[in-house]
Amino acid sequence: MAVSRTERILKSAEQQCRNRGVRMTPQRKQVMALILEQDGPQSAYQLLDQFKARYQSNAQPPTMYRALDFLVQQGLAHRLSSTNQYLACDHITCQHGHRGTVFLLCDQCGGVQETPMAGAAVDELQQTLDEVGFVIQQNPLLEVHGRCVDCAAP
Amino acid sequence: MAVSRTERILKSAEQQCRNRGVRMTPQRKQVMALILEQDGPQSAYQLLDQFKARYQSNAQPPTMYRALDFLVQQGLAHRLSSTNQYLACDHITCQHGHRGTVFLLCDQCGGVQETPMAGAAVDELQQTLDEVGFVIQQNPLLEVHGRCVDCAAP
DNA sequence: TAATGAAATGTTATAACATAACATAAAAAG
DNA sequence: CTTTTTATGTTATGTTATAACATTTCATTA
Repeated sequence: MAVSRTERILKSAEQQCRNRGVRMTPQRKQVMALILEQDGPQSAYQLLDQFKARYQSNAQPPTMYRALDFLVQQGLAHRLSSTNQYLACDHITCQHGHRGTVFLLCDQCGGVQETPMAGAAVDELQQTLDEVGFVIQQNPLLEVHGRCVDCAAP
Repeated sequence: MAVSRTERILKSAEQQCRNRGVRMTPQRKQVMALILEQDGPQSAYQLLDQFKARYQSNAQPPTMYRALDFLVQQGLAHRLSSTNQYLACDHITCQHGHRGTVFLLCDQCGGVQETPMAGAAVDELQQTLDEVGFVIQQNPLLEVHGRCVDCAAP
């Protein structure tokens, strides 16, 4: 293919940022490129090591955390709080805005599968929130631990 | 009341452990008592400080983490991975086994509300898991951040 | 286009969270 | 009782994350 997946998604991400009036700086773009090319979720320090090797050898932790925070805020990346890891959003380029996300985290191989939260589940949750008057700031993200189909099999 | 809430729940927790053939040691019981008396979720180090003040002045981090891990494993406590905090399970004494739990975490006051995940949501999730062959190890726990009704109001 | 203010980045230091590894003690099983 | 397992004590260190302040870059507008 003429245009790589990374390049294509980066373009889309840049466009989204432009539309929202936020800045996709070169550094943020580099970090975005980095997480797009990962096989699975990575810790901030793993990403920092790669960032240093590839872009900026003297980079420090705040650099990585700032970029990751930005990307998470913009919905371009996710943070898995149960494992302290980051990964690119798998649905950046699809248009239907997911109102909730489920991550299936395999504790054996470390793999992750991202699926949209089913509609009724989100509706039920919203109803619960309404009942108690709780106002959410971000779409809910459910982290489910277990074994993926390959690792669960004998 | 003659018997405090803490004592009552502690008894119930001991019984549950006995039934499962696991040991509710004095130390674990002390930690359980501690988290039962907290107003909101606490970090392991906050609990350790209280534990040292109250039970054992020379206790070290592994002591607290081991006890907390045990309590979480037994379903007597929960770990909020998005905030690195622990709290007693709010439904220890009710019999209907919850298949999923939702925590509403107020980012302003730090308060937490624990509610059972609605049935349809759990069913939907299970269906997703079945479709991809994912096998879970523990009941799902959803951490939703936002503002509670008091903090959201003007 | 120079001055200004806001946003981002650089840099140092340290705080906060968590566990490895090994020694000792207590309890259960044989 | 003696062996094995489980729990606890203890030291050290690994891992994750952010505070605080300096500097630079960018956008705005005087």
